[in-house]
Amino acid sequence: MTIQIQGPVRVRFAPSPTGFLHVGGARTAIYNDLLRQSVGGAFILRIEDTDKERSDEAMIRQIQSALAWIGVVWDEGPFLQSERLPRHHERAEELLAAGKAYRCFCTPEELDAQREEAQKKGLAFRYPRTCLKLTEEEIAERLAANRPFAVRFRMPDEHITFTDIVRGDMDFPPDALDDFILLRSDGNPTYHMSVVVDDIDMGITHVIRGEDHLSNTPKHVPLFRALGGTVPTFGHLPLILGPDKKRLSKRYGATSVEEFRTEGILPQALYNFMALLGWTPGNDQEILSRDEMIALFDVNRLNASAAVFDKEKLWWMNAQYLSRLDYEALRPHLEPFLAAAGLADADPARLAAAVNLHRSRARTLKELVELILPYFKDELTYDPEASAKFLKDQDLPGHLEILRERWAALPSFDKDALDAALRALAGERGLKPAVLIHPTRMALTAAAQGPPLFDLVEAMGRDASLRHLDHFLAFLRRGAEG
RNA sequence: GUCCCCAUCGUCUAGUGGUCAGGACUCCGCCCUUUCAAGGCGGCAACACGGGUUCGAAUCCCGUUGGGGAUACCA
Repeated sequence: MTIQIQGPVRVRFAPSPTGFLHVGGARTAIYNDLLRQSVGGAFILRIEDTDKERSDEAMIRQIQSALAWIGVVWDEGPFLQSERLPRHHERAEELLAAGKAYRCFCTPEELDAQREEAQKKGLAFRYPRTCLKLTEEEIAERLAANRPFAVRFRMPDEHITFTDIVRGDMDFPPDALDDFILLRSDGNPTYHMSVVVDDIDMGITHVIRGEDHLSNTPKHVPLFRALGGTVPTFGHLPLILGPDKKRLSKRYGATSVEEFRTEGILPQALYNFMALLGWTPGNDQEILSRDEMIALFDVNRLNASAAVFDKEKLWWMNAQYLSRLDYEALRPHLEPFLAAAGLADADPARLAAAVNLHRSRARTLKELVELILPYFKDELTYDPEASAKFLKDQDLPGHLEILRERWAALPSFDKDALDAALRALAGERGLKPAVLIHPTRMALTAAAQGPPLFDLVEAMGRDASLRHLDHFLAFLRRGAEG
């Protein structure tokens, strides 16, 4: 089965604002974005906030900001579903008037009892259409008595079939569906009523959503028809699983876009990673820009099986972006992390030098900022354990003292001059350069490993480098005394 | 319970009847190198199981098992 999608399409992403944007939702949004961008059309953002108790104004802004951050672009909206309630109600009344829906006076208690009964017998519960059998008089009677009622959709007695973009041909027999509720007894539309009405009114042509909606679809298809709408093409994406192969949950760490953002993941990396969790461009490319993905996107390559969210691979991918991005492109993403570390006013040139030297050594923006801290700190804290072998070397303070003086006297503090001076000193003293290089790195960064030393010293600059050397010398001498 | 969906290395995946089952992450070596990364090279590692169909099945069909979803006057 090969599906050919002709643009322009009208797709939508319709999250409910019950929390931060989940990575599963982000991925759904990304596929909608890719489809919209690749064939043309419009991406509509609709907030399904009809469940007022679970909706929150701040979350709506949060979701928009998360979407914008990962680079998903919407053309229309956000529309609030709650503002369209009168419309949903109106359309339900039409169905009622047309005999495509009917009033149901059964109480929730009665229904629960029946459901339990069916369960016991090992059968699927189907509403037995008790109220469909009511006569005009009986209905009038109940209405007059002010009995509360819900409005049920009258399911057609036929197989419901549709072709799912990711799963192929679907066929649901009539006895699998029942007359679901359109309007609650308080007059509010249910989710099913609202989505279908909105999708029709917004002219949605393709519905790409989570697999949890697959079994809702046979309800929606006849409802689209009853309302005189065109049935959109559906595509149901598998869920994202945690390492335990269960639905991704908090217990394995971050699950929301916002959390990855604060961890120091780049939006480009997250977009790229999520897009590849369930879709492949067909070649062996792993790192793709949004534009490349748009060019290569094909719904036929959407995977039908659930994928485990592999944090390790996301981290790897982020590291790729960290080292590949132009400094200018990287810089804005670094900003909040710099601010948090008190480096908002760091000298731009030194900052750029430090970042460029360390970016291939960090996996997240957070780690990267950690690595460049020594360039801007007055004093470092040396770990006696990590410096143990330097503390043992009795001659080292003497060597470093001379090195410090020679470096201080250098007319130009550049890597070649620094390199030459250190090697000359090592030669004079019959030492391998490494004997001086490693303690010096420790002195400047308080770390046992890092970038090539002379690049590091040049980037750090004369002031900070000499200052750190002085402090390290003091630390060594103190250690030797104690 | 019932209905639906899914099933290739530990993980993400390529593969649409004939491949040494390919790539990526992870892990392990080697190279590069003042160290650590990055990079390069190489290695370990998979078709869930059982029946068919076929000259030939990872690929098609049926079961089993496993996982997931849905079973609401939630969305």
